[in-house]
Amino acid sequence: MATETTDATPFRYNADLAADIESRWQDRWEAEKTFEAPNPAGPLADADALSDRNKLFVLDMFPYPSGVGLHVGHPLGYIGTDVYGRYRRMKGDNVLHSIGYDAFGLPAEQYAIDTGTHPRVRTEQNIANMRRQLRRLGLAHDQRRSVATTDEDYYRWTQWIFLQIFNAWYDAEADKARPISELETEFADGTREVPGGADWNALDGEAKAEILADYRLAYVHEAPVNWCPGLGTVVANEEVTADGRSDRGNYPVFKRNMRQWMMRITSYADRLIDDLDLLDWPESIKTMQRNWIGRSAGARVDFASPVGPITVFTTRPDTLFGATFMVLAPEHPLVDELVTPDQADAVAAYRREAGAKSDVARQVEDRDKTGVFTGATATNPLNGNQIPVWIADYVLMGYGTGAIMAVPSGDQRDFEFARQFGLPIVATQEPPAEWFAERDIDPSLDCDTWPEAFVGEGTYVQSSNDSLTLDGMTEIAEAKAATNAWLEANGHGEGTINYRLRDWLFARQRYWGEPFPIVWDDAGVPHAVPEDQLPVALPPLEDFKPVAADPNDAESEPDLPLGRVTEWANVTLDLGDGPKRYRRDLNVMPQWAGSCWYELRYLDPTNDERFVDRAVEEYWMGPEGEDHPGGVDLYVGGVEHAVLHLLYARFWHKILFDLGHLSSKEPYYRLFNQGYIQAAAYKDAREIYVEAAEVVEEADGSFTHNGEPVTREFGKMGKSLKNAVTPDDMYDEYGADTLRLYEMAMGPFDTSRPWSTRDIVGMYRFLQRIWRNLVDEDTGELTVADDAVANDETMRLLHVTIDGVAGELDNLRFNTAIAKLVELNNHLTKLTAGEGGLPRSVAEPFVLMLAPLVPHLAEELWSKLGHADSLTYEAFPVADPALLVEDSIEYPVQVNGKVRTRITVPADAAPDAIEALALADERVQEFVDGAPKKVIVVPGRLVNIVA
RNA sequence: GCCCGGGUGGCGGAACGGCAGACGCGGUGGACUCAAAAUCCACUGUCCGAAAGGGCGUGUGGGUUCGAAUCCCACCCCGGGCACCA
Repeated sequence: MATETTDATPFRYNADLAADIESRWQDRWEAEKTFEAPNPAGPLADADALSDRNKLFVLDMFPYPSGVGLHVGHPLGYIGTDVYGRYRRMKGDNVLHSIGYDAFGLPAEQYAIDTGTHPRVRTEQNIANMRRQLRRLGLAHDQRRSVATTDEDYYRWTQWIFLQIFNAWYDAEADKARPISELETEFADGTREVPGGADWNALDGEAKAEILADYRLAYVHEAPVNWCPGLGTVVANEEVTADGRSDRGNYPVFKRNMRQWMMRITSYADRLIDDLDLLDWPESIKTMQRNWIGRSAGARVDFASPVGPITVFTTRPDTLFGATFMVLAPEHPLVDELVTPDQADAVAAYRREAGAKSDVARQVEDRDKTGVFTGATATNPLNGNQIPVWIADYVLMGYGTGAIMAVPSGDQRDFEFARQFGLPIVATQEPPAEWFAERDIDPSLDCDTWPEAFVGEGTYVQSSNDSLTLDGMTEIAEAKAATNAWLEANGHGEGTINYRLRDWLFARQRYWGEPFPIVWDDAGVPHAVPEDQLPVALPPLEDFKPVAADPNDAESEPDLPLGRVTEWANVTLDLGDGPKRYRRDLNVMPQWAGSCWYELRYLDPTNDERFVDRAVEEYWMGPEGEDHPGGVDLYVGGVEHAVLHLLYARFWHKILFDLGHLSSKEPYYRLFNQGYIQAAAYKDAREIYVEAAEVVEEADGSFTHNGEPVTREFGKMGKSLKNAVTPDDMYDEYGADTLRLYEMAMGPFDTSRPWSTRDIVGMYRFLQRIWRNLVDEDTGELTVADDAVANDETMRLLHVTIDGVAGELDNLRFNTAIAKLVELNNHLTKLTAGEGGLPRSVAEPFVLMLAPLVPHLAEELWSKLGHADSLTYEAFPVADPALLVEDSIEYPVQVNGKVRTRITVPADAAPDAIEALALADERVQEFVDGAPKKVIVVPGRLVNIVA
């Protein structure tokens, strides 16, 4: 280990010297405010410093200050953004880079409960500890801009934004959010009809409030929600896993109706999908968001029934002639009216059964279709057929209208259901011959012979009535359009678009979150707390714990911790009509609230007039050109936030944009997902994890722990797998620069890879060799020769390296940038081995190229080279194009695609000359008998001779 | 089941359709040393060969091309997302 070696050389670059250099430079950067980025206006303004520099906003997904501290997997992204930010500073940009803390929410609260300390205290300790750990990495952050979501000065504005949303509605015609006051004006002056046809001015406050609630983008609604007794709170759809458990804590989650705060994110579904096209994001993340929103075009169709129309949504209106039955979700509100007396018992029993089944059970059971006939029939609007109406749990109340038309010939689920219950199956499309051939059956329109439904393009058959004929059509789009037109013309439905996305459940029944800036009056009408009374501070509360409910008790009731602070919960306010008593809303916001806008607060962290100054926002995030909606220039974080945070933040940003508070349509222009650092974990014979650090690799490649054989697997680094490696250990053994460099060198920035403490020594040696090439290890004196002239080969390699490294850093390819620097250094090592010092003309650009990656070491060398100032704003070296071209080029010569020899040719040789030289070569002659069939000369690349 | 990624030495990984394996780890040999560590130098895909050199090699099988890790088709395996979404 580095710290244990007894170095005879007192100035060798080792962990102790690195620690000394690193802490000195960290102190100096802090004292000199090196990384403070000037704003165009406000308290952080500095017009001179702004002049003629491009701005660059680099952002990391900010961390939860969790308290267990960092392991080496955490800072990977932060190091990457730091390297990029430092590089771009040297390229002349005004770089904004900072980091804040996402400190509200369940994890922080849960941790506080586990350790028995108040979340406020715990959170502050954790933030302090994380700041220390991150500072030790030498990240070039503007500390003035670091905010925590739990700061009152911060959540004051989170509450303000909430009120903006509460006091806004979505104008579908204008396709944007507008202030609710404008809607009231339109109702009052009659430009917009009041739903229900009432005279707005004649309505009382309560009635008005009720109508407005249907428009507000934040509203309280009785709806099926995900109740999680184990966490004592409801959670959002996005926070429920596929097997019906909570994302956090893995407790069972139950669907049940509750009155809850919702956000009307569905109003933005189209724009959230469409604007993805403007963003420079990984295609996979865009796809995940598109799928999550789940836009599908189709039609709404009304089926007449004895109790009125039953409306269904279908993506295949073109198959409507083949609808032979209908299926409603068991919870569908029309079921009670539809059911006939003789079927009442069966239907009631089925509904009971379906209701008792948790989501988990519904999914775990295999997919055998179940269902029961209601006894009622409905009318297929196209052919007038009476078709039976069933209920079945494969139809979900939460999607579409909770009812479907079943076309068993064209939908596999309907097909299975029809087979199960002997319902008719009628073909509306004739499958192509291959379809039958692949299934080894004779072509037939008799669906009884089909093994499954046919989904695809086929010729329409049996699809005509008096006024609509699809027969003979071959394209789905054409048939859909024709059907939709007919439905609309005949008043049976219309083309429509349906979304999988539901409104966002926005309240949590916990303590550690932003209180809602809402009070309730006696009539049950919510009122906004006036802006000048923000923040609504979270009251101190000793007993903040949620009441521990039985995690499996679906019927348990939420217990609101804020309700325990009675003197806080009940307030007297004057909202314009004299002082009155109100009851505060006792919910808190979900953790996502704070992370929906934090990047904006970095821009203007001390502003107490606005959440962000408009000019400041426009400078850092304004749109740039036609297809560039503005936003953060580079946003780096884990792929796990693909749909949650990234969707919610886009939604809030768009509302604020619509209301005129922002110039940018989108918060994050370019998104990059860094990979994860994984680590080997080891289990013993009892399947229990053992300390990975204590495992020994045996000569035969097997692994043992205390002599006992163990098995290896790879997983996320952390406590539970007992495989965490802390940055602190790496600082002690190698220093921060080595850790930074190793993390960047391990592999491409966007792929996950296993940590290997054994390999880190390679980068440590690299830094030692750099040091030795520039500094005398015995005296600590610089060995650089001021007037020495580098040979041609060295100058050429230097400039090729400059060119290469810049290109790699531009594209966040840190691993290959490092490889090029190692190559250069290996060459310099050979150079210095013979004669004396490295020429200054080589040493200086080399040190500058190293600076983004290993800033402490580079600063130290730069200073030894005689420069008084930090190199942070030194220009990154620029390659001399003249030195990038060689005088002569070595061409590999292939015969029939195999390299047989090499020839050296002047760089400016003509293809004919190269061909002649190649053919004249002795080795080539051995393989080529007589005249070659063909010769390919690729200038600058190679020669291939086809014999 | 559907939709995305990805399979290259002992390991992490490089390769605008143009010399496969850059760079690092590990390994082997050498120099220095009384010795060791550290450092420096050389070698290190695999098979045949004393060497020169040659054969084979990027998950599998086909194809396009003068030339394929790279492009196309089919399949296998691994990772991730979604999943009775009408």
